Amino acid sequence: MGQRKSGHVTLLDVARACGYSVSTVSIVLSEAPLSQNVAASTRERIRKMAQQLGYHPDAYARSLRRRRSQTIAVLAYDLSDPFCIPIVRGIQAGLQPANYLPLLMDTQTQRRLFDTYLKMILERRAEGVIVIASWIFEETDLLADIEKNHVPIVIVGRDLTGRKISSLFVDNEAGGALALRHLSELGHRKIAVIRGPEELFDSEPRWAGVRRAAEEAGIEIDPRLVFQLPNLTDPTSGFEGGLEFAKQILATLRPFTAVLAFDDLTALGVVRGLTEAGLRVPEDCSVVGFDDVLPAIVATPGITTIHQPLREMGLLAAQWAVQGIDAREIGKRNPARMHKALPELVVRKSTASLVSAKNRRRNKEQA
Amino acid sequence: MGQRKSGHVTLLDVARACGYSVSTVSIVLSEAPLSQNVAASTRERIRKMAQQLGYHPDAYARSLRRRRSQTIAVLAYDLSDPFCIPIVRGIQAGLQPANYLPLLMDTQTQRRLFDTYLKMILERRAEGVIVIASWIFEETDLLADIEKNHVPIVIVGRDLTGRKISSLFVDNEAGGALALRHLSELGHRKIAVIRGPEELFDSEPRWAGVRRAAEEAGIEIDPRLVFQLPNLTDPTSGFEGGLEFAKQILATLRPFTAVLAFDDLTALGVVRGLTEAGLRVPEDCSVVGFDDVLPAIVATPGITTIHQPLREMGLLAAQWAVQGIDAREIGKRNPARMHKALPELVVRKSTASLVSAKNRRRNKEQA
DNA sequence: ACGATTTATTCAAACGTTTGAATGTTGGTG
DNA sequence: CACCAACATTCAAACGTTTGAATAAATCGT
Repeated sequence: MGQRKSGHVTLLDVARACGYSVSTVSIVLSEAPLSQNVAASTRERIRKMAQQLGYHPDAYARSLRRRRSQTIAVLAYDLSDPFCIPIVRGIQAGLQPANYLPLLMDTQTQRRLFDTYLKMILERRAEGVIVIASWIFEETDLLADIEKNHVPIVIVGRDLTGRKISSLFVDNEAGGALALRHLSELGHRKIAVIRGPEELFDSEPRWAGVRRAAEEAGIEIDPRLVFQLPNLTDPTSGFEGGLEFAKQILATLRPFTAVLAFDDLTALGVVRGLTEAGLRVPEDCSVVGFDDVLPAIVATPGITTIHQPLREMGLLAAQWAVQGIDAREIGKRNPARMHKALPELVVRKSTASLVSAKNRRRNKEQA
Repeated sequence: MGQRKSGHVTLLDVARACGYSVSTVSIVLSEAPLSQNVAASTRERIRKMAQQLGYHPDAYARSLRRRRSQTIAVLAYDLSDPFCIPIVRGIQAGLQPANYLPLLMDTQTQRRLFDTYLKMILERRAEGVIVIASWIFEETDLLADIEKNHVPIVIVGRDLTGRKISSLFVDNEAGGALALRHLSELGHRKIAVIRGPEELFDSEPRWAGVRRAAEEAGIEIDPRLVFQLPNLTDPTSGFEGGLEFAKQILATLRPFTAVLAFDDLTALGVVRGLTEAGLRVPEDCSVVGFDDVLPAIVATPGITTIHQPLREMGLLAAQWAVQGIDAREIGKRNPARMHKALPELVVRKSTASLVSAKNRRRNKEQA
């Protein structure tokens, strides 16, 4: 007895053990509306027996019959990027109360894996898909297959409302402006800027924000102090890029008192490069990042940066996905939505006022 | 036509569309052994039609019938701990070729979530479970339910071979010894040690290794220089702990030239604390960490640390899990295995030779 | 020309649930 | 006492696959 061939206890096992039919047992254990009509004593007995036998409903059988998988796929471009984690956390928080299981998939920025997972999403009948964006999606409309099945899609980190996909992303323009304004308020005027890789959608608006704020502050950005990050392969390549930048710009002997880096990892690379050249942050040069990820927080000096409300974005994304499913369920149209999140300046120790910086001599010697 | 009620194309749709029976279509598309007997022209036709209709086999129906979910649950104690990521990556790499889908679950160090996920593992009929350990498992044998169903379990980060569970973990004793030996070889003798939280299994052996190496090197560890990290709640609490430590020990005015921290985040906290007190790392004080996580790599100075081969451990864990499933399939016993991974010293810039340290005066002034 | 083998395809049952409809009990009402 | 409702439980079909067994047709050896 006990152990059936499948190795799992089924409704039939429970039914036999307590002398009721499979139907009754199912009705009781799944708390179907009909269970109101089942005698309290019966319910009790069935529940106890199920517990005792260690019954757990088979999600596959259930999903097959109910035609609901209670699953939402979360497609992250790279889990090793600390950027992804708070978003994932937010998504989890949003899915939990609605009782959906997040099917967390890490494409590792590999196109091959992306395709594999896309297939799995279809096969596993995910009811919704949340995509944490990356350049992988640039060229392609890989998601078309999924849309065809009327599965709601939400993308975070990029604006795809143009393609009628609900999108959440930070206001990069505002963020870039915040960063520059902070530096200008500290008195910096010779500001070097590291622009993001071309394939990243954040790069352009961020740069636009920087330019706008510079203009507003009456600061002219010397094009010879503007660098461009190469297309990145993994999250740490931002660090390499920042390091490389520092070496190159110091070699030109061109004077500057602050660096506005594309993201936190880049900023950390810059700090490393400057430090190795004997400069101090922030005394000799201020550095500001973007994103507010863990490494920027625990580094010394802590990196002044532009915080993105990632967790909140993830939470909202999850809620949208659930609402999208609900809407479809009752046959309602669910138009693409958009949320542009407000970035916030977080001041730490990697930036300092130009006038109060104790030692500007060093920088001058270099220049 | 086309769109059936479930909203997904089924075998029946394909069968009707090309005039064969469901069986034939199934045999062809699932590449069953019988498909050899199917005329090449038929195969061709069916495949084309399936492609055209956008058919994707329903994983639920398939799993139900085959009694295989092709799924392995990965239970991580906290995805926001950079420690977890390389392990997860390794697991993914190990599962990919065997064609299992990792069901990635993040308990966020919450007991409640842990229970929820455990239930889901059972319901979703995961064929194996890989646990990335934490103190959550301390008290309990929550996994008993899973073992009861003869689902192979592998745990990484802790030795549970005593409970007949396959385990992979780093040789903490050796790692602790490596760290201390490094410092002693640099000439340090007054070494402060930050021990891990009591609830963490790594803490004790690591400390034992430190003591052994100290003895071998003829160094006496001043008990007044030994601190104990409180039980942590989230990954960043290590950082707070290190910071707190630095403040406290500097207040005692007791002299020391190096700090051996429990892990990298703690080390980063120490660096912050020392720096804020006006000390320089490594000139005034060396700091060594443990784990070799991203923040330690990109900080400046880079943290000298003990590297754990996390990716390799994850890979092996995945392979063990798959082998465990295979063994069960053919009715073979699968005894618990154990792998103690070798840690490696990674020298960066947070440690320096005592004699070459340019400026010991500062430290003396403090002491 | 006939049974035996090979080749090509289909039948039908099963996997473990859920659920609309049906059945069998009560007890109460006209 | 026949009829109806409310209550308690069960039947049986369905969800979309897979697969051992069955069927049908063609090929072959004798």
